[in-house]
Order: sequence, then structure tokens, then C-alpha cells
Amino acid sequence: MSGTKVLDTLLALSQLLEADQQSELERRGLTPARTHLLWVLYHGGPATQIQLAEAIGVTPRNVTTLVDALHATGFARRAPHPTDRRAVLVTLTERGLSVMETMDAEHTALGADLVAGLDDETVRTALTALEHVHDRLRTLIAEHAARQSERTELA
Amino acid sequence: MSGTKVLDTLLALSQLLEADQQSELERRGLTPARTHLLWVLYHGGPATQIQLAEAIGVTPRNVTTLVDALHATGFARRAPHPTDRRAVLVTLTERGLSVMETMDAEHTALGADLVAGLDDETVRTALTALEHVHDRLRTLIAEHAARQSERTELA
DNA sequence: TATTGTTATACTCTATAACTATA
DNA sequence: TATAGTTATAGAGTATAACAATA
Repeated sequence: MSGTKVLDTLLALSQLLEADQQSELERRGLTPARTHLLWVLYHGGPATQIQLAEAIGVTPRNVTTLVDALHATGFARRAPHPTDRRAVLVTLTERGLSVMETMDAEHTALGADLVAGLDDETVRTALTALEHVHDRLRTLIAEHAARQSERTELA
Repeated sequence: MSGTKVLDTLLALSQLLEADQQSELERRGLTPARTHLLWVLYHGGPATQIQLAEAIGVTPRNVTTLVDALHATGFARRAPHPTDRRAVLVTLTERGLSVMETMDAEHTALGADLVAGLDDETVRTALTALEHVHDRLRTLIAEHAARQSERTELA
């Protein structure tokens, strides 16, 4: 009973978080997918498009489009790879770095804001519970995937 | 500090929930947007496309496309509105009803599964904390919106 | 022969604007 | 005149397949 309640609250929360983030991005002329790419560059440094594709979980073809768009809007740029002439290194521009720094600060502030008014003990308990739920979900997904590949092999 | 941790865990959890749900949908030949529409029909009964557009939060034009697709794949159908000849009533087919019943059951099972292994007291505390966070976020979003409209009026 | 990135093409979701049929 | 839904058009994100240049 309360498990369903927890799940429903989590889903409602996800939706609000996404909506909030998206409206912030739009103000800055960014989209979720492009921001994700910038975030990877911000935290991981310059990368080839193949590396970005793996980090984001999309095909290399999509990275071409995203980098094109980020270049056109001035957030990122392509630089030649120092040793591999096939590859390019995607890097943040000044503008891209600046906007990521701002978003990073906002992210930290939002985290603090969301738990304001809760005592430390409650936050700790909730965090432990969330991590437990996270682990359960990962396990369930892994089991699903295992069943899927069994089915595929049978077929 | 722990606020950021809570936020990051929530975001990681959201991502997993979305990925898990999406892979389930694909197995059934559904997409997230179409499933959302079916979900509204399942819980609210037959509706006009305008009502669906409001419930889902998209423009009426999009509902046309979604209903077209759901009709083509046999999950929903258009019926004439009994009193308004301009409007149509979108209803679930047998297939649509059946798949929604299955998903509803899976949703309940997932909720129970995610908190399995946590004692009741911990779940209650976590749920209270989540609801607090949910309220905080709603408040923050409302404040953002208010600031936005101020700016718009000045301009 | 394998890898990096691109061109070509297609599907989904979304939006605005103009239009038809009905209220 | 207002409302319900559609046609027309466009942008963003995603995918596969075929191909170029380079390793």
C-alpha cells in the first residue's frame, strides 16, 4: 500500500523536477539533450563524439546533430584531435563553461532548498531509503534484461 | 551537502524508472505519449480530444496524431459524441483496456517491490520526507513562475 | 579490416497557424 | 462568434544503413 504511495510520489516528483529544469533551460536557449552533452563535457572535459555518444547513451549520428546545434548557438566547438585525424575533440566555449557553472551552482542550491525544514535525522533516513529503492530498481531491471535475453536466444 | 545527495539520488531514480517503463512499453508496441493518453482514458473514461489535450498537457493537434496512432495499432477508437456532432469520444478498445489493466497491476507490484526489505517506520519517514520535498519544489516553481510573469510585464 | 564521423532517410513528439464543420 | 478537430508546416530527438577518410 505505502509502496505504491512512495512510487507515485517519486513519479510526481520526477515530473516536477523535469518541468522545472526544462523551463530553466529554455530561458538560456538550451534543450535537455544539448544540456546533457554540455554536462558531460563540463564534468569530463573535452571528448570525441564517440565518447560522447557512449556517455549520453545515443548513437554517434545523434551526437553530430547535437554538436552542430551547440556550435551554432556558441556553447561548444569542434577542435582537431591531436593524434587521430579521423576524430574531433568537442570542447566547451567560454559561454558553455559559464552556463554550466551557473547550472552547477543552481543545482547545489536546489538540493539544499528541497530539504530545508527537515531535520538531519529525517533526511538521513530518507536518503537511506531512497538508496535502497534505487538498488532494488537496478536489480529488477537487471532481472528484466536477463529474462529478455533468454527469450531472444530461444527465438 | 546531504540535500545535494538527495537530489542526485532522486534524479538517478527518475532516470531508471523512465528507462524501465519505456522498455516495458516497447515490448507492447506503445510509446510514452500514447501510453499516457491510454492511462487518462483508463482512469477517466471516454473523453473528447480537447479534454485529452488538457489532461495530458499538449495541444489538441497532437492528440489527433496520438489517437490516429492508437487507432492504427488497435488500442483506442473514435466514437461519435452523443450530443455534439463536432466532437468525438475517444474510448479504449478491448486490447487497450487489457493492456492498461496489466500495466496497473505491474505498477502496484513495482511499488511493493521497491520498498521490500525496508521496515514500515522507515518507509513512513521516507514518504513524509518525499512529500515535504514535493511541496518545497512546487513552491519554488510557483515562485519562479511569479518572477517570470513580473519580468514579462516589465518588458 | 576496423574506427570516426557524416550523408540519407524515417519515426515520434511537440508547436503554431489557418481552415472546416458544427454550436 | 466560439468551439472541436483537422490539414499544413516546422523543430527537436532518436534510430538504422550506407559511405568517406583515416588508423
